[in-house]
Amino acid sequence: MEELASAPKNFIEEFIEQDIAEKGLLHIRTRFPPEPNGYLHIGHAKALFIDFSMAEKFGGTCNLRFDDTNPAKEDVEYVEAIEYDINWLGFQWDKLCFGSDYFDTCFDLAVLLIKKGLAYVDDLTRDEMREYRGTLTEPGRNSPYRDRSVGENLDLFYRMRDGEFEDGARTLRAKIDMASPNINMRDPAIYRIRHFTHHHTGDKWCIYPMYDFAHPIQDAIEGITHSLCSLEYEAHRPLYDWVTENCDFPEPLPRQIEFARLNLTNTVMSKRYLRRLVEENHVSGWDDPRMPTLCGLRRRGYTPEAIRDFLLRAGIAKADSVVDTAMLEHCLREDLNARAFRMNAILDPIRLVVENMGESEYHEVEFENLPDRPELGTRKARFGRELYIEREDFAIDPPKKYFRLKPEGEVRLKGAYIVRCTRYETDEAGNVATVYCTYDPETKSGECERKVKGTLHWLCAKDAVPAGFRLYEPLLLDAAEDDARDFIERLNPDSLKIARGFVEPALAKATPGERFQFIRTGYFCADLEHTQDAPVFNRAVGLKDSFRVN
RNA sequence: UGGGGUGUCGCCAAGCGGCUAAGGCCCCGGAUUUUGAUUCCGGUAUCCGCAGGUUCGAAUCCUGCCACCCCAGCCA
Repeated sequence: MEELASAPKNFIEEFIEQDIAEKGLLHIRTRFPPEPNGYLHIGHAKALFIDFSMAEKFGGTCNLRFDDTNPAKEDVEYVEAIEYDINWLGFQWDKLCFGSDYFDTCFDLAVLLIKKGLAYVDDLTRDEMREYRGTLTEPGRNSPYRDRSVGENLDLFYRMRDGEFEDGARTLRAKIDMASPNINMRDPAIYRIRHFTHHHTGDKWCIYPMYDFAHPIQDAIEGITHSLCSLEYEAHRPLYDWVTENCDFPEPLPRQIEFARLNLTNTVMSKRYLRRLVEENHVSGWDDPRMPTLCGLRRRGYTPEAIRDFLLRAGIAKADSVVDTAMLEHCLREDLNARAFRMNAILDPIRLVVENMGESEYHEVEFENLPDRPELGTRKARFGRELYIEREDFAIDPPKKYFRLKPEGEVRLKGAYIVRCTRYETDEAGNVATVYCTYDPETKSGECERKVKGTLHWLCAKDAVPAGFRLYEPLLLDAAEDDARDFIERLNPDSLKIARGFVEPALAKATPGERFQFIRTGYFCADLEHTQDAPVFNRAVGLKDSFRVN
């Protein structure tokens, strides 16, 4: 990642450098451990960006490990999608692993802890266990089953494994300290009974290790040197260390380092909320272009490069933060500005008739595909009597500093001629239907010294292809500081607008996923549903626009 | 009220006792422009949660306080 070299050093890099110096680490190994229970979103992208780029930065490797210790919540459905998204972002994992690959070792280590007198089988019910745990300010009490003999614990644990007990009947708990000020250390459950078919191990097991027990073991087995995760696991670090130490893993033990997760303005980032949006049909699916999921951003038109650049700029730190979506948009514009072909599309058309041209008179004009890179060629188009221009580019009664077309006014039609508005017609409703103008043959593009203030994009009616456009606004409206409403109440009713207009002929043949800049209207991406018969374009992001009507 | 964290410009974020507190986003000027885009110049914290203290000197060290986040799943 040469992109990381230019960034200032973050605290994780400093820790890793320190560990390399102090522990003599030869190979840095990280892991990205998603639970396969949903689609990846840009918050996950931050996590995996950190995991992969830290490894790469130090010449190490990063494993992809599906954290599948809870069969009730997970599904293979998501495994492939997650792999796809990671590759799409441009990262390659070293080993592909499943937490469930280590169930045998987890079991053996649980037995080891029992033998060491560091784990016991508890018969307390869920409610009793909560009661015994104490509260934030009061210490917990020991379970009456805490002092069972090693033999009895072993016998019970084997029988748990063999399916003798119902779900919830017993748990295996680490014997640590019920009076610990850190609640996570008050004899946490490390194994629970769950008669459930696992998507990876089938019916081999009916007991499954808890995250707090399984994760450090998985890390240690894979030789992970740095286990990077988000802030909420900070209080679990003592338990993480307790497990690796008491399970007798050799040095160097993996080190857990926590960072703040990503939040973006005007959207939600938790799987729970995103799932609601999908299930309650507020969006069309996980890949709705308004979603912060990677599949959604992809469909919207985001490039992996823009997302990585954004993550780099947003930085890595421990302070809770909400990054302005404007930063994400900026990164996309910057990327697409450098490579998206400039094309013509009219989102909301009105007719423009060039009165001093004949019905079948056409002039050939030329457009650059990408002005800064002439080597990428040009396209030809026809300029004729009947054209389309953008409805908002004509005003009967223009505001101050309106550079567009107005009665008696002049503008250049980009790539063609300067035209002067002569008159206009409205329909019954009073809306402008047709604008009339005359063109000045002496002002052909590239052969004319005369300047006018405004330049409009246009399409030749004869050649224009009907197309649909999806224009997006933020999914959520801003919340007031004391806004206690459910986030659904803050959904932006105008987050999606459909427009029907025209595009130039070449765009009908665009392939879904292809991105363009539509001159003066923004960056667009041919949608999944785009076909030659029904071209559909999603606006990824608009152009910056300093024109404002006051 | 227990434990663990965090507080530097509207939003991110550098800064690790010593030049006038990086940079990016946003915003505002101005130049160039056949995209009101791009590009290009220029501007925007005498101040670092607050209050004391140490020091020749502190955002950086110490003390106290305040605010916010996380933890009481047999979720991850």
